[in-house]
Amino acid sequence: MGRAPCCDRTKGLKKGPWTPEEDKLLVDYIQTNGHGSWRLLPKLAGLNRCGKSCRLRWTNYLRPDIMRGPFTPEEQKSIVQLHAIVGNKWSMIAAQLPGRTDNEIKNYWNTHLKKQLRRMGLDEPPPGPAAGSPAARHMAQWETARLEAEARLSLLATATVSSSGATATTAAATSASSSSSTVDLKACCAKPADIFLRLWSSDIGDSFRRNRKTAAAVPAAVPALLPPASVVVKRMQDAMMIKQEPPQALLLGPGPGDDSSAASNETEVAEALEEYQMFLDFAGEELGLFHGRHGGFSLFPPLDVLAEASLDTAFK
DNA sequence: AAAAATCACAACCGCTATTTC
DNA sequence: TGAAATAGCGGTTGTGATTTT
Repeated sequence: MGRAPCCDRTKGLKKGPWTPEEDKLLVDYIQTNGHGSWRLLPKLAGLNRCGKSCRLRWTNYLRPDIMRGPFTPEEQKSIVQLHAIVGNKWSMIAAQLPGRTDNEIKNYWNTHLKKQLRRMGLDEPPPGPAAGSPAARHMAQWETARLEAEARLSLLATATVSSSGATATTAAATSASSSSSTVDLKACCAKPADIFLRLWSSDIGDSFRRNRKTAAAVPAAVPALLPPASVVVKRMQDAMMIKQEPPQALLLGPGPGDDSSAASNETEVAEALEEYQMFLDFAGEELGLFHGRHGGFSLFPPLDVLAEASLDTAFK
């Protein structure tokens, strides 16, 4: 057998806008007793409302940590970026904007941002426009927003494992939601590498490789033949997961105990790491990414961390 | 000045996953 | 173990405010 019904629809419970008196009853009761069971709350608080209605009123409007007022440009940008990758997952977006509710963000999107983007021709990523066309620029803007949003989400995800020694993180960790404890570690750690691979495969990656071959500033020690992106990506993944789950093997380089080719592989690792850092610097300048309001963080692991992890794994 | 149109947002509806009995 | 309640979520609606005609 189940439980008794939450709301008895035959009792003529009140619907519609809440009065200030009702709000006060609800706030006073919750501040004194907590909400406990939403089913019982209306009766205990003296409200002629359904428990669900009380819960929604509290979570969407009366909660003390809700920040009312107009959305800041930063918040608007965040919403657009996050929506570009998660779609109408308002609760996920709200989790990145402290003090804002999913309902508020949803309303703001539907009444403001969607229209703004539509006016700009950005309501949907344009399909396959010609290079250099306005549509192509729009597409690039979308891709840039998407990458930055993915970076933020990845940062939050990796923040959940930082206490175990994985990737260092920043103030973004403070906004990680309580539900993050259920995040899959492998998925979290793989994400920055995925973004790296996409960057590497994008126009920015092409531009980087072109410039690398011609720029006078390129150190002579860097090989003309770049290491495959997969190598760098794999080393990133390994470096970030090393303390959670020691990698079984690297794609390149010897296994533990294989000393015969250690020196040459050490050189390869060093070259890959150097390439990695140069590319991140290049992409960061191109996109102006990864240095947002979270405070100058870098999504990707610092070179020394990466090097230590890769070399430790390969040669110890 | 009044009616119509539009905007903004709180609240409700209905669905789903989870929890409880 | 299954039925039903609960909580959370996204979509939609209702309504008051504002702007336009």
